[in-house]
Amino acid sequence: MPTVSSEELAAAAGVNSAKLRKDFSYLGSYGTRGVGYDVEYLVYQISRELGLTQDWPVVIVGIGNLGAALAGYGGFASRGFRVAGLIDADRAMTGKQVAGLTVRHTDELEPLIKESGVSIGVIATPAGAAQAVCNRLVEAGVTSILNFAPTVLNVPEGVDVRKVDLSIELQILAFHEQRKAGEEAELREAEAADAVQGGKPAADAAARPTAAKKRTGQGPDGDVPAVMPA
Amino acid sequence: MPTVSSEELAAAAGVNSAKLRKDFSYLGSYGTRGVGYDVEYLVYQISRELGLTQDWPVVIVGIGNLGAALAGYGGFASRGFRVAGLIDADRAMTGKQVAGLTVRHTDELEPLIKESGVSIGVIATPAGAAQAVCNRLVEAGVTSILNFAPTVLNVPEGVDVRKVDLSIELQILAFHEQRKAGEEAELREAEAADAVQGGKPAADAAARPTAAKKRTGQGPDGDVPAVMPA
DNA sequence: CCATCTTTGTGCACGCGTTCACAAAGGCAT
DNA sequence: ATGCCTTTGTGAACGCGTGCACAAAGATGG
Repeated sequence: MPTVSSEELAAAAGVNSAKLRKDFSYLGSYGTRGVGYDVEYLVYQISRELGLTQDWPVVIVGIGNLGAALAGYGGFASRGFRVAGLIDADRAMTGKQVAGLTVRHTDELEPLIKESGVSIGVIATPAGAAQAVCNRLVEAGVTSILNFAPTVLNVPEGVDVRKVDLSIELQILAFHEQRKAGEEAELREAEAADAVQGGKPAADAAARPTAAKKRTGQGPDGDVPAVMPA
Repeated sequence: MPTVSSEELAAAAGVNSAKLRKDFSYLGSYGTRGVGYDVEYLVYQISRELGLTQDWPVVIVGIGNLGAALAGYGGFASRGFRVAGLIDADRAMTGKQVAGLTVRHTDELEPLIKESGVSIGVIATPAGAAQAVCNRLVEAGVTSILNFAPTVLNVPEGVDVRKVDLSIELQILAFHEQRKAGEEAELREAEAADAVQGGKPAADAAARPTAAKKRTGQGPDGDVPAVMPA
């Protein structure tokens, strides 16, 4: 398949084709009218725009379970990331092999960063150590930090930080789970009510999943969550 | 501090106070005019709405580095998540202690889910095993899945899946990093150009970080990324 | 008990992103 | 070469979320 139309791509991605074309137009990927986009050229353009064609040396600090998992994560290499070094404060870890690399002691952090030209650092330390590590990374010239420690990091202007909280995703699932349970309960309620007053039960109840509930002052406790844009 | 105003909270969170009030109004948390919101009551209401007051038993499948890291993650307990069990397909892992729990074999997946009333499953297996695990989880009654494996999972209607790709966050950092580098280069370019034609250099150049570049047909390759809403 | 002050809750307007719809453009068959 | 068909690129309209601004409500002090 040498070319694709925006329509095909949009269908595959589950988005609107116009939006897709407009997005492509931002990066100037000229398609051919009447034909579509040249797949190979398109892939290359997007890869370049996203920085996938560049080599990004990365340093991972804190080689516990999470650090080790990250070091061995397959998805990095294919996206242009190269683990330039693993750093841990624990002397017992130093020298060990993890994912084919030797763990080095914190003392070697700065030289490692400078030698390898690292501009992205990953923090997988306990919360207590994160800020100190962060400071050292920034001081050594790192300008982007991916933080897995459950702390908010303070950084100077010009440094990007992204925080990954593994429990937030679970949180979101739980929220929807609760919502599901709540709606079912509400639906049963509504059915019961409809049955009493002889309304059309199932179809009607299913048709208004978020409608009900208008802030009845009573029952502030055990009731179902109010309607809220998720 | 028994109460807070929306203004204080908004400042702390770095958002607009009106938006914050409007958001609160969705869940019906009535504040008191002239005073603010009762902190304790507010915390309780938000916790309840988010499902933090409920107990969410969770099963983790695939106890490699990542699975182990998740099992030991401190942030779970405080948010109402309880690791009900650890499952691994490798007989060599079975019976081992990880984060205070005994790893159980895949055979025990279904009984575990049913006994503990698990409705949320976490997949931390290699990509190849993920879909099979997913199917078994769904079959056993799990309705929410957090997927760390680098695969897209197919699930029936009514089951929520969230995919966590650890490299995507790095990707985003790299993208901005590239952008930074590009802008600096562009800025230097602009300064040079201004110097030649005697314009006011620094202030002007800094004032239009995204303005330049208007799709000059030439130089499709080595040039700086086009302007694009991040 | 009334006046004043603070802070909430919300109608309204603005702005941005998405979607629609269509003219322009290129391919392809006749 | 000409006309038709397909698909792009984009101007315009729509919808939604955010921010502004103010009236209503409660507290507080005289």
